[in-house]
Amino acid sequence: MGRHSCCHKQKLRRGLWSPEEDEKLLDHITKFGHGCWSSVPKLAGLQRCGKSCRLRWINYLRPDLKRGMFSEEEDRLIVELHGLLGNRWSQIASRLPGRTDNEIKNYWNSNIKKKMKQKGIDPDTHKPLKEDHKVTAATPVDNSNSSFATEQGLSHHPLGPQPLWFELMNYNNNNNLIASPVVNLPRDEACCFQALQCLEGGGGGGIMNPSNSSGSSVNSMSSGMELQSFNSPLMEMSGGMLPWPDQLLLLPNKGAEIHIEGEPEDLKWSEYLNGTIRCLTSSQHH
DNA sequence: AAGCTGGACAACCGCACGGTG
DNA sequence: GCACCGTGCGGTTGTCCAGCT
Repeated sequence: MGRHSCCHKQKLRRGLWSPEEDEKLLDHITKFGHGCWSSVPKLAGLQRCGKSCRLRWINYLRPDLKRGMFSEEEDRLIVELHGLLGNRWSQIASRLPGRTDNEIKNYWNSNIKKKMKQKGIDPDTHKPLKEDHKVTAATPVDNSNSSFATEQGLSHHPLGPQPLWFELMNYNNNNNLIASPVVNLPRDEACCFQALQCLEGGGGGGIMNPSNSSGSSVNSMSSGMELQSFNSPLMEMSGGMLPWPDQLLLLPNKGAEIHIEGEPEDLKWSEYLNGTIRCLTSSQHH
């Protein structure tokens, strides 16, 4: 395929946008909306292609954009979501209000990738890089600022390397879980609450109804973990009233630790969750 | 001061996909 | 079914700028 048709035409400006062009585009979209992007340049009096206008609006002019540095929380979320979704930047961006896919992609390539490599983690696979990057169990571990699955965590686990979510978890020196990956939850309320109770260390609680328009909700937990639940078709179908999501992301509050205890025979995770999530029992834990 | 380098960010390009006639 | 068009996505390239030599 050749160039996009809208870029074929001559006399179209390219490169960086001037403040005057920004003003024209902003003014036009504020007044009339963007409608059909291919007609925007003409209507707004711009010598640009529609595609360029769309990109400029989405990545720079949109009023709901959050500018500036990424917070630690956003940092952590990007890593967790990338572990789950890969390079699906638009999907990752949809979980971070005010951030664009382009922004996250750039941040990933210029910043997070580097950080992960320094930690000995392959940013593509989220797994340890090489043998010589391993840190032995005897090495003191500082997880105070960690958002990545670590070789320390794996070597600490008494059962050795574990599949699926075990591999992505963070543990400190005492084998206490400090972060988890996104966890797929069952489409059944009772099972969902059992899952939550397990993840909370046997305590009560649950997932709150969605608290914002993006379809995600956050529930601070007594354990020091924060639950972030994601859109589910069920929620969307019910207008956001159903209390359980498809996926659950456990994020540790700053400096918090969590113990997970419970008896697998009561919960039968493999039956509920097709092996996607496993219960860390007291015996495995110590 | 001039040139070089690397990081951060903006913008472009090619492609895939869905809608429409 | 096919061609065309518009849109969105992800990879890549371009641009700017600060820091260094």
